[in-house]
Amino acid sequence: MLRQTGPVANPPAGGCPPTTRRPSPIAPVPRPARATRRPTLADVAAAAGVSASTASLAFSGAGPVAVATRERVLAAARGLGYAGPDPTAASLRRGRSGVVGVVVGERLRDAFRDPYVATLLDGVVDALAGEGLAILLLPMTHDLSGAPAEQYRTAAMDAVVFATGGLPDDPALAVVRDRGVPVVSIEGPDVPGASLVRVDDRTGSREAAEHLLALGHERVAVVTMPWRLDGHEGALGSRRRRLRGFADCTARLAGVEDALRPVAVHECATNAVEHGRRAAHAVLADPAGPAGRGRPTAVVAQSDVLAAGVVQACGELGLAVPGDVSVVGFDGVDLPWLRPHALTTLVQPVADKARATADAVLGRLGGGEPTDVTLPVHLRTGTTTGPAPGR
Amino acid sequence: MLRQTGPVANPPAGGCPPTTRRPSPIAPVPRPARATRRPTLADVAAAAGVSASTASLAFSGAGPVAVATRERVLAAARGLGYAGPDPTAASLRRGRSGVVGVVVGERLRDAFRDPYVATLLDGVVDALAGEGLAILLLPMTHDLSGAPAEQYRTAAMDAVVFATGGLPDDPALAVVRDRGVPVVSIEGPDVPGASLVRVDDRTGSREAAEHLLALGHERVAVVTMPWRLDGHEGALGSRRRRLRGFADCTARLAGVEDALRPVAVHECATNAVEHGRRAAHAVLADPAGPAGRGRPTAVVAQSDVLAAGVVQACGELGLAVPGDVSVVGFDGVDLPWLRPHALTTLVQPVADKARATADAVLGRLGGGEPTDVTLPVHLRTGTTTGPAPGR
DNA sequence: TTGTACGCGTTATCAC
DNA sequence: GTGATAACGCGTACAA
Repeated sequence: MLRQTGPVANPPAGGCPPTTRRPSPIAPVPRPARATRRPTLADVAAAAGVSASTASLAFSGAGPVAVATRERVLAAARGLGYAGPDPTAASLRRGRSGVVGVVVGERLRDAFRDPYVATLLDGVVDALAGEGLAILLLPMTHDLSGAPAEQYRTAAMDAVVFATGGLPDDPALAVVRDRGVPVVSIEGPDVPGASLVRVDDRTGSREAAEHLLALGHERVAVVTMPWRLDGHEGALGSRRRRLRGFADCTARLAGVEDALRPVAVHECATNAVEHGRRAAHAVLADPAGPAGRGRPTAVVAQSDVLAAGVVQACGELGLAVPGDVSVVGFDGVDLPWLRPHALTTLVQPVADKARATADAVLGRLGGGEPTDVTLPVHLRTGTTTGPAPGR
Repeated sequence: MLRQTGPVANPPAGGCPPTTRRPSPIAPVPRPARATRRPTLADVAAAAGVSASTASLAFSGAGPVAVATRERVLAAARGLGYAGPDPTAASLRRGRSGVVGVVVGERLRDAFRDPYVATLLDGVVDALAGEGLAILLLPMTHDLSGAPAEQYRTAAMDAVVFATGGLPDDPALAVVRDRGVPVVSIEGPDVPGASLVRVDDRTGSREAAEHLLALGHERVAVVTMPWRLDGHEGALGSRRRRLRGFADCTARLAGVEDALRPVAVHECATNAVEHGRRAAHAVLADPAGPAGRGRPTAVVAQSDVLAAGVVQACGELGLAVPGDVSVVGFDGVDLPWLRPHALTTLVQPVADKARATADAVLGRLGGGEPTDVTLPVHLRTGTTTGPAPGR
């Protein structure tokens, strides 16, 4: 691969694929000859015949400058090809980078494909961008020795947001906290000193379970999001449940169990349609049911994405939804391709969640104490739940 | 919304929602009392009884340091709660921020939901992270006066990648180039001085069209991705085509027209399933066809996401795929929920594209000239294309 | 192997 | 409204 097939406009010499050994990209940049170095604010000031401080004010607008002076400075800048103050130097001086790190699930590929994540991230980015803050994307990682983890240590960040949950024992979290960087987490990790934004997962899930009970369902299976980040897939046993899981996953399961006793709890390795589908096959394929006490008549999935996979699997298994199996999701995202089905689901206020996250970040940046916000969810009844068979 | 409903572990005072007026988050951080300020490398050096330069070497490993000395330094650091060199100061000194800006389509929400984009981004992030480079997410924007656009001017970046295409006349592009920041673009903008990574859109699309011709199709409609970023939707007329469009969009259309003359060219406002669906309704609903010369028997969509929407619409219109209408996509992403259909599509080597992008970035960072790479695509025949009706 | 000296480019503070 | 000065915290020639 990487064949050059098309027209090559620029000198391809040394292009991709790269030569054997290249210097590290963050190696120091060679000191350029005096003649070619980029102009600095001091150069501009000199050219405009003002002091560096005045030139600085002309750009930042942080103090009074005569209009004529400012014009002169800007003109000088244009003349020298000066594109504005150096961000790094400004950051050093101000003590702020203007950057917020956002941690998202290990494989971006999977994380982004969840409309909930995409929408949430969109909202967070939007809100923070509106405040002049840029977003640094931090892939979640176990392995603190790898190069990617280096960023947790060495990237300039004013705050870090754990956007898709995190475990209290995440080593990356420790690194960030040791640096003294404020942490805001969405649905976890719930640790002292971190601001927390979440929805009422437990109550919502209980309502979903009660909805099914009211419809006469007695055999309910739960399909969960990943409990931890280790790729485990299959029945979620008590041994594993004793390990601390992701907060949302844990709370949603607890909510269901507040109302009923599931006949099966199946964990997915990833929050993806395909895994929901596989989970449903595991739980619904056998007419005798996973526990030998009959096939579940309802499935509570911990996300809409997983629920969609369950609905799809039902089609493949020849099970009618909701005639044979009722399906409930969580998130309330739009899944246009699920038509004509409309998922019964717990709608979270994603936009509010994003806004609350941005506010939490701004609060910490402003010197405020960590905050803790819980937003409500509500059950939206769609077409995927109905009376239990035979009722 | 934003009601505090759950338990509030931390002092909620002044939390979210925020009080009326907060200071800008990138305002200078108040000078802390001498006693509480975070320790610096100099402090650590003093505590360890070595010079600052030695302490620096102990952390960076950029020079020889006696093991015992290093231990002493690290111990002193631990004792002082020093978490490592300040990233901003290090960046200033090195002249490199270790950050690469990545520009993605205007609404992240939509962009991320395209599996092609998610996979591409995943690959780019992965490859760059492996080189110690972090990713700054830059939402594409028209409006250079808004706060989000400020980032193009003021964020510290060693390079910028336009990941989802860009227009040569994008003002944000101009800002970045004026700063002297190297640009790498994927499928455009194709401008002098920028490295370009793309696939052979035109040839691929021609092959798709030829595939349909070979199957006997005579009335072929094209459903395009957005031509420009202005939310336009509907027939892509010649007036609009005279405006410069996104490179991939333009090339894919040209490729089809190299082989045949479409009976309709319908532009979508966004590269989303829902818009593909709407486009298909517009083009296929009328049995007389959009041009009055009969309903198209095939649709070439410029992305798999759009193609999926077309397939869905066919179901809604009671048209069999491929019995009544054949559908071709572009990208070769997996769309598990499209089962039992398997899209006929042009498969792009997304992973190679990501790798090539990372290489292009590294090349520029290493002082290399801009490069230009074109990767091949290949037609993968699925179950959504078949002989034209009546053949 | 370690220390000295300097500069990276900017901005806050204060005096004028 | 403008200018001088002093950091911001660190990396790196170079000398010792």
